[in-house]
Amino acid sequence: MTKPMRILLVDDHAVVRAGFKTLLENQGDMSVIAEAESGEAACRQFIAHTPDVVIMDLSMPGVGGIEAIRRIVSRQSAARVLVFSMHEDTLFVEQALQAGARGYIGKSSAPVVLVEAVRQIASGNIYIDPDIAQRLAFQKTKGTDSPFQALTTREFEIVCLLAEGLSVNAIANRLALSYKTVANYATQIKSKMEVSTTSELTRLAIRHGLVKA
Amino acid sequence: MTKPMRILLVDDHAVVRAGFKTLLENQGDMSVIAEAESGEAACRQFIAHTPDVVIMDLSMPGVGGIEAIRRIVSRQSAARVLVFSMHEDTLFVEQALQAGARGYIGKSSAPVVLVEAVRQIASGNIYIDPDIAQRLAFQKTKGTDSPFQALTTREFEIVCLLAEGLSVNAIANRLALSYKTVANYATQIKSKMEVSTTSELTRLAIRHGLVKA
DNA sequence: GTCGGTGTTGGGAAGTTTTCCCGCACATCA
DNA sequence: TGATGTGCGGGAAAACTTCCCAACACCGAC
Repeated sequence: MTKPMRILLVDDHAVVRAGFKTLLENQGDMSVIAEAESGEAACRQFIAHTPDVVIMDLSMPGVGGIEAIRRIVSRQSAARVLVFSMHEDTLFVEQALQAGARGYIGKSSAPVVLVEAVRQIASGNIYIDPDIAQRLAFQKTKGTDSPFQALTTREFEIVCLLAEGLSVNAIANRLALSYKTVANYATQIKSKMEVSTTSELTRLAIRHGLVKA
Repeated sequence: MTKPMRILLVDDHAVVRAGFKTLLENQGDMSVIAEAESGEAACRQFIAHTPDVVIMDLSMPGVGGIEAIRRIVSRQSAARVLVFSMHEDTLFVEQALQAGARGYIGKSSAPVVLVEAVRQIASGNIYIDPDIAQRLAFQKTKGTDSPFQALTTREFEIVCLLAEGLSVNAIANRLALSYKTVANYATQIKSKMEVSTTSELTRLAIRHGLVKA
């Protein structure tokens, strides 16, 4: 028997970590050698142990998972990070991959997919949940960092005000535009951002720092 | 050896379910006899198996966890439901307990707490994560001022979905309510929260931890 | 037991917003 | 000198919001 894969498990969920650990170690050739429950701790543990694979949750307190990946990869560009995330939003997938993750699986992935992903990534490959990869490829026309970069100046201005909670009418008033114009912009923005409600747009804007919550 | 506890596991995360199942069955006296990944499925499985304990995630697609608890408890008031939730916000705890849950543990609970909680609830007790219970008690004494506390159960449920970015129509569909009902709730909620746009409502919900950005 | 309060569910009607499609102006750029 | 992108907004239909009302269930109070 070859020596087992050495895994660093990062998730702020203590119970989830315990479950994963049991699941992985039942495979026989995988060993969780360290755990962390924050991005900062993940970096420290990575440096201390240089694991074969890092399994990382994205949504964590403090510096999030994305930033943790970025730090780890910048220190050791060969690092193999597999993201296991609650959100299957392609925005997160893009961000994670751009930060240097080698794999991404989501909440609805089958358990066997986790194990498979770990194996693939351990052997140097990239593994993205097939469903997610498909959606990503489908709505991938051109790679921009922030989806808001695709907006024109006026659109950007309006999306900020919308996300601040202003009504279309209030915006029209403030910008001295016809409400029709603003309404049309709002529609166009949602279309570009691939969301259907103002609420989604607001959350997107908050995630990208256009406005604060 | 007495016969093992029969557990129904409800979570939309296939991987998390697998981890929990392994963890629980390693205890020796616990057996996961059924799983479900939606509120509707949870109800069906409950009726089919009448498990000793239900372990339920709150945030699920379809009719959410709260509604699932309500349905299960209304059918079988002795049902023993343990909530395992991502949100540790006391608002969710209150809502879950009000819906009929017998226990609540959160994301940062120690693994041993899950097992302990299952045991306590199986023997008819109520178990709330000590940390959470303490915060809950503390908040109770000094009367908190979260504006969302003024909402009824249904209103709370709907405001969460609205803030998640669902349209009124999608919510009506998910909760099997008339479009009109949800629209009326939405209006009433905005009035109670003293906001005029869905965007403001979303930000308020994010600030208070009902949903994440 | 009856009463009133509250929560849940939804219809009707009127008003507002959103969406889709279109046109015009104006600048830039090839 | 057109082609293109951006800003602006009208028209009409669809969708949504709002306000007002009503029915029903449930629960605690008298």
